[in-house]
Amino acid sequence: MHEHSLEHLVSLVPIFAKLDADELREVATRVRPRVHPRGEQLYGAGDDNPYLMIIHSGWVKVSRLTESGHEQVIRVLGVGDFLGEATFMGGGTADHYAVTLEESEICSLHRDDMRDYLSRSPSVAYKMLETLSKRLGSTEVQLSSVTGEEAGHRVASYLMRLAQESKSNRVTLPISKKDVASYLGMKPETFSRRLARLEEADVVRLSGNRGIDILNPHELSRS
Amino acid sequence: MHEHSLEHLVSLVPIFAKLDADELREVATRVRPRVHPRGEQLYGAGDDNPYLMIIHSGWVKVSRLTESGHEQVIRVLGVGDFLGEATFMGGGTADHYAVTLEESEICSLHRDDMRDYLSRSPSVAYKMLETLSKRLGSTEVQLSSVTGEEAGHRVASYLMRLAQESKSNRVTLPISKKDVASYLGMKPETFSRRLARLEEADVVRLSGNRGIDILNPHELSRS
DNA sequence: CGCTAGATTGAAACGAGTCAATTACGGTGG
DNA sequence: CCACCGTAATTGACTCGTTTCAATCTAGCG
Repeated sequence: MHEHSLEHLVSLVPIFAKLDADELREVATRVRPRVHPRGEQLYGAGDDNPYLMIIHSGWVKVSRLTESGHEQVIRVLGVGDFLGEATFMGGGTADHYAVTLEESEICSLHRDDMRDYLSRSPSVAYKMLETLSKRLGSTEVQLSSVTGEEAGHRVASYLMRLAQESKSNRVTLPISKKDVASYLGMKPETFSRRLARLEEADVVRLSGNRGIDILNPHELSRS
Repeated sequence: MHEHSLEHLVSLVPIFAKLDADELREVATRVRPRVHPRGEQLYGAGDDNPYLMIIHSGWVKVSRLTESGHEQVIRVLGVGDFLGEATFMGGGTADHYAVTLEESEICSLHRDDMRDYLSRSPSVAYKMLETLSKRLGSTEVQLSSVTGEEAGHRVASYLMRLAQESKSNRVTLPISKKDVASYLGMKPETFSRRLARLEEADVVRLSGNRGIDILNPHELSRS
């Protein structure tokens, strides 16, 4: 790994996007890139993970265990996203799990270094604020959706969001149906039944385990 | 309102706590303090609220309307908390409602000024990051609790949290039971029934509309 | 002191969860 | 490259908790 390519990688990370050349170079020297195999747990509840992790490729699933022991998927992070910020912002140990969904290249930055950049470079802090604010907003939407809408509606909204993001009527679930179900706050059986009902009504067609064709977007939006 | 008292007020706000005397003075000149009567809507969904609002006294309820039109209480903010950050971090208009629960003194700071402090004073950005990170964490806990635990358990957890915060077995609901129910992701009827069941089992005693005595904390924690 | 929104209680309906039994993938190793 | 294995997905029947609807009752603010 050469300095140059590392700097380039760092410059692609949203929270470091506004740094000047000198700053980029410095961040690059502190960063430890690593390739993690599919299914590796980056950290878990109770761990004292001292790193801010930045995803350069791949996907990471963030989940949490409820008191009664059920897994709740919180979000899926992709290229450019970071994780692990809670541990050094709030102190203490992690209260959630982070697992790679496929082979992923991830850069780790020690919390001491990160604190340093945060106090010296306002743009980094500002970008992080933007991201956390956005995450908070979407988690709040998620919360009110889970309590206020019934399962069928949550499934429909989710599919429409996927379609919008991919700008296509053919969508691919980013995670297993079991995990999507958890993310949407329902059991896998319920998710499966809702999809089956939509397919029965010719609103969607399931292709393979992850693919879904949206045949009738208008009807889907009325669910 | 004299400069001095305003500066003092500002120095009490967590996110400005680390500013030096000069900076405090400057923030104080930009801040507009105002007393809001009980029940006033500070802003609502669709509003372009250009201010970061900081609570000096009183309580503010933050809620959201689900697509199907039900109110979902997101959180209650008290002295030292701020609100309105989403509008200038993410841009666009608010997607939630903020209403005072009682007469409250609130300082407003224009988003342009706030951006200015954020880019010049890393400690302010850092404090905000800490707060947002904490909020995100508790919203995530809330989310997994709503999907993973049954209503009785959520009620018990909530009462124990209140007791812990007040360091006492006599707690007072910060909001109406209807709003607590919404916050806990259930209907008012369900909340009422769960409380009645706890009272029936001599675990708590209800006194008035807002007061609850916890008679048997141990049994409560086993719910 | 009266009005109105909030709170309580009952009965009934329904949606989602649970349990259980197959079936279908997908990743691994031969 | 294919067969195998384990996990994920599907489907059915049943249970149960929460919601819904409705009828009071109550407390607090004006």
